[in-house]
Amino acid sequence: MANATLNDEELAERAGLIFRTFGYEGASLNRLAAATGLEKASLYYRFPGGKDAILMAAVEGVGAWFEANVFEPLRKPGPLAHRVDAVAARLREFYGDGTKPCVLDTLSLRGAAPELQSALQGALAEWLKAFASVATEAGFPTDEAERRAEQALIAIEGSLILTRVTGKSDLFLSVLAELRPRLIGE
Amino acid sequence: MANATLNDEELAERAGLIFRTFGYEGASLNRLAAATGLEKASLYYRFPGGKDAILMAAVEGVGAWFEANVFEPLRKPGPLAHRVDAVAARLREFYGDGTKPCVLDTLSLRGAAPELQSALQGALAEWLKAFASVATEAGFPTDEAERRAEQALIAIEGSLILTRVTGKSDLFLSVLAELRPRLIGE
DNA sequence: GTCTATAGCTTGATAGAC
DNA sequence: GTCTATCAAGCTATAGAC
Repeated sequence: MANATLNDEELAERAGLIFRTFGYEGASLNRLAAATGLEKASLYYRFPGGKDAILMAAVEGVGAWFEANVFEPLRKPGPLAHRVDAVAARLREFYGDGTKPCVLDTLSLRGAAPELQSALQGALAEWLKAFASVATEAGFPTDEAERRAEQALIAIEGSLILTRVTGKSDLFLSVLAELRPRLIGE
Repeated sequence: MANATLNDEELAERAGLIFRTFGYEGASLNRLAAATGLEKASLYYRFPGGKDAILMAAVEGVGAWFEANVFEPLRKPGPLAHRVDAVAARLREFYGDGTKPCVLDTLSLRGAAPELQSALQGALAEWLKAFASVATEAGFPTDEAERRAEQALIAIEGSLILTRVTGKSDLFLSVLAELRPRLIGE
């Protein structure tokens, strides 16, 4: 990699990809060290709390990314359809066309700290709220808006799994393409 | 537990639940031993290939369960709607109302044998084909039938994730309740 | 056919040199 | 602030008693 030592943000981002890809138990310190270009002992210097601290930093990093690239853009003024399309494009990046798993999926398996579980729960709730707000703004009643938000998120998560198994991106990409009609009904 | 030594089928089934719950790297031999009531050395006697052999037996067991409880019932004669509803009921059991993860999800993370990946790929293809056949039988053209099969499976996998994170079963159960209209259009 | 005991390796984590 | 070297505990796997 040849990095002149990464800052905490970049560190957490690289670690996050390892956790997403291998899960909590599969994300060994050796893999984390290889992915960050630091030795294990250096990771402990940067994150004295060890593996769990790296994990929480990674999860917070993902949360910050979603706030900046999904939640905030969805709240901004401007044509609703444009906002949703722009967010779909950012999600496509985040998930690497469907090749990179979702934190909500990978890290919700048993084995990690219970502290993590509530963090994931909060992140999911926030995501659902952001999607539902968009549907509400599009004119749907509260119930229908929430239903649409749930269905949209279910489709994203489900298509990520099918894409991961088949190795073909088209299912995930077509779900993203249908995000706009799903949320705001065209 | 108090088992008078389990047969290979029961053994694979219990192991399968551990693999589904903890993932490949999280399914340690200690956990497998605890779940089966056998000591580690005994597991090696039953499955000389070790952990990977147990995994493959578990995956094959899941495959056999799906053949007997999903694919075959969907092919049987009788009212189409009844068949789909019956299968939805069996799926509800298999996934423990959404509390038990799907093999396609949990085991498709990196870390396991590449042999497994193609097994999962085949299982997914078979499942899609079974669902598409039902939609075709209901009168939908091939393209539409395949689309409906994909959307149904995406909804199942996605709702399992959301259910796992929130801890509430209702999303998964409502997806199952909508399986019939999704596949055969009411 | 199951057990106890243990080998050899990898894990998460620490000590101490630079 | 990063490194090498090392620890105890866990891992997969094997040997051998019964």
